[in-house]
Amino acid sequence: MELDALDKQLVALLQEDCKKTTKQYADALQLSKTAVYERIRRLERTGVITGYVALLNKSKIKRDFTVLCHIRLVQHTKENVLRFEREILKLEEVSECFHVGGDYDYILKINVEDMKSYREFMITKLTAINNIGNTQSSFVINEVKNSPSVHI
Amino acid sequence: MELDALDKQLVALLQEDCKKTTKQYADALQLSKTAVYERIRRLERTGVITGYVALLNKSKIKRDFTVLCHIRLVQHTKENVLRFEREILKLEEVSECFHVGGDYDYILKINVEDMKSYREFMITKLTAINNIGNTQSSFVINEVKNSPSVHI
DNA sequence: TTCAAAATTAGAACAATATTCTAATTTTAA
DNA sequence: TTAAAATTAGAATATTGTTCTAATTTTGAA
Repeated sequence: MELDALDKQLVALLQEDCKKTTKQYADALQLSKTAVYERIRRLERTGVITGYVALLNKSKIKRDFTVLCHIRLVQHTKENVLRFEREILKLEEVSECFHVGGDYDYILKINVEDMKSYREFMITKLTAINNIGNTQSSFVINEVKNSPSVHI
Repeated sequence: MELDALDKQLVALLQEDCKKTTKQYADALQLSKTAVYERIRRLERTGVITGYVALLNKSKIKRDFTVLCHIRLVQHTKENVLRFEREILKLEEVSECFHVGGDYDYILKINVEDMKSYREFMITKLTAINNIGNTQSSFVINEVKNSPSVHI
């Protein structure tokens, strides 16, 4: 699917705030609300927009201790890789997990309440997973930018 | 603000999908729609919920080349740190940027179209920033998990 | 370039949902 | 134990989403 300039503007607006009324987007794009309504439906139907979610203030829910954890596996067989990823998906503390090239195999973003609960998480959940070689935890001092949206 | 069990359930639902009707959340929580409506308003007013956004399929908009870039600064004076962060905030390719402790000073998540555009980004934008010592790019082979939501 | 088919759009009509209101119930704290 | 405050349910209303029809624009083949 090809996105024209209006689609891109619309998607940018929806990435900022998806709870405005159709009329508000219509005014911003100088279109009728039907036009905007149909464009949004098409973006959803074609899979450009995958969903709509609420964003939380992590400090208000006691999850503002963030760690970027680098992991090296011992063995890199297909089986081991798939099993590791399956285990990671079960861990609710892990909000992001990327298989990467370079010095380490995986980089994870972990959100917990504090250092104490991070230690608990490491001991009882993360390093309990088989085949983990070693880990390196980078503790977040400051979130300069943390947005789920991407430029379009 | 204290969140009771119903608030937590509600927030969990809103992090999955914020576009259901009040009645749908009400049914899930076994409450009236007014009760749910007021709870959501309170979560917004007290800053637990910071906003509502659309999520995109990055491959559909040609931004599915993801790199986690590690950066070391030359000098760590307050001025240099603040200037660096100010420059990073201007770069639309950077969706996340964390100041971390450990081997490197910053870890960035960068979303572009392909390797070619990543090279272009590095040369013309990133390393154009003053005071960057060295960088290490970890190219994402697979997104195991990538969610803006946090467990509650 | 021309023209017919397909897609998109505007505006009106309608349906569904959000929002407000009142009263009842529950919770809180003295 | 009890009065004040907060929360809730259900009804009434306002707003917005959705559908419909016709007009306009875009697209692609001749």
